[in-house]
Amino acid sequence: MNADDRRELVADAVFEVIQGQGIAQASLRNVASRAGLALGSVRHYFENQAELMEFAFRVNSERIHLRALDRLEELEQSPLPQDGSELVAKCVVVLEELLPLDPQRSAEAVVHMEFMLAARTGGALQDAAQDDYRATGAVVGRVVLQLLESGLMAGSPEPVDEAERLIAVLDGLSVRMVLQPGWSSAEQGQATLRRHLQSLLAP
Amino acid sequence: MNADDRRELVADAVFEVIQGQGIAQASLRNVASRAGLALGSVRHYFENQAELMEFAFRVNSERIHLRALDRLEELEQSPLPQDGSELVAKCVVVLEELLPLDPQRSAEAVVHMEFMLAARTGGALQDAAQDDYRATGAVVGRVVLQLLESGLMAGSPEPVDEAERLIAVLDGLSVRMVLQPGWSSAEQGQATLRRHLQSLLAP
DNA sequence: TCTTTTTTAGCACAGATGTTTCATCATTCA
DNA sequence: TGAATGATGAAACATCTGTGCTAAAAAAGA
Repeated sequence: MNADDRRELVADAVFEVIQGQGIAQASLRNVASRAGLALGSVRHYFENQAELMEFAFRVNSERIHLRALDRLEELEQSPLPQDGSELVAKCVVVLEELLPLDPQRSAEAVVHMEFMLAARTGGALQDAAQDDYRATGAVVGRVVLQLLESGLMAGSPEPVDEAERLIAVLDGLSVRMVLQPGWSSAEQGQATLRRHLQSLLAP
Repeated sequence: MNADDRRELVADAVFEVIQGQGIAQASLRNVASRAGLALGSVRHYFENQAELMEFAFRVNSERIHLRALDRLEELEQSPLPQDGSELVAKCVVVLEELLPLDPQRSAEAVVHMEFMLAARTGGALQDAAQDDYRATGAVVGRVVLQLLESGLMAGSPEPVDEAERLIAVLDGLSVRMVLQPGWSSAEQGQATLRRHLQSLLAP
């Protein structure tokens, strides 16, 4: 087995520990135990804990954004529908990759939030957080651009401002769906996102 | 000095440690040191760390929501403006209490996020998180109700759905303003909130 | 086969944490 | 004044953490 694959395997163990017990419990010993490895083995692939955490952070971010980028290219390379509802539906497909709509994406969202919060005070994680922000901004920005180019967008809104608001909606929905799944179901989240996009289009 | 005041003083030390070093560093010793007390003193007011954390969580939540509720009652007891912009301005005054627009509210928002995330896996904090959700929902719900009663609200939206979307906007803005203050300034956050409320009203 | 490199495993140390226990000082009240 | 209660301080314990170090085991290459 490749060494890089081994590192991703350890990162997966990090995700499982974080999802189940929070990032505070993601110690080298707990991660190693979860991965079925010895402490020495994990330390053989990662110089120290900071390196492991930053690596896991970047792996998680990339998984989310690569999936969204795939959907985005499908959107950009297909003809823009002139019907509002169809356009919304196509944009929703992209943005839904950023929402915790199933167990897998929910786990990713939890890990993402824990890392983002940890990056606020944790030095090495801050660079990774910056990259994550840029990636999210790029995806959402390009979706807004598609809406704009369709000519269906309402009024004369500043695209940057609408992207900002859309990112806020996405982040807020993620937070609520992750922290209060009982109050904010997947269906509710989807519906709210769709309604928001619909409200951006002219009546 | 009263015993309850002493407990709030310790809670303030908890907030300072969380804001500066994250909740992971909010140990009894760090908190005691920050409060200028001995470890034994802190333990004299709180049976164990879990009790201290839950107490601090509730104090933080109440400070935020009590402030917002004060503004809310001012709104509800004043005549509803028939002008859209004035109505938006009055609602913004209430909801801005939930956004990290100055250092004090920013600190509260950081602490709030850290506790909410910790409550996901931490048993004793979950009840406090539930109460926090209810309180936020009540404030936002009553603001939406005011918008509805003004008769200026656009279309025939389900109030509950719009409240859900508004909460998402507020949560998302808080997250971004706290974690990336360089990219999301206080002015931007205010503007985004105002723009969102404006979009809820008929054209 | 022997040799080299990779991987796994284990021990030990220093530091931090929650908690228990006990002792000292201060304040209040009778 | 004396006693009782509140508050503070410190020592010790068991546990967990990251990390340094060493050595065995396994795999790969010559």
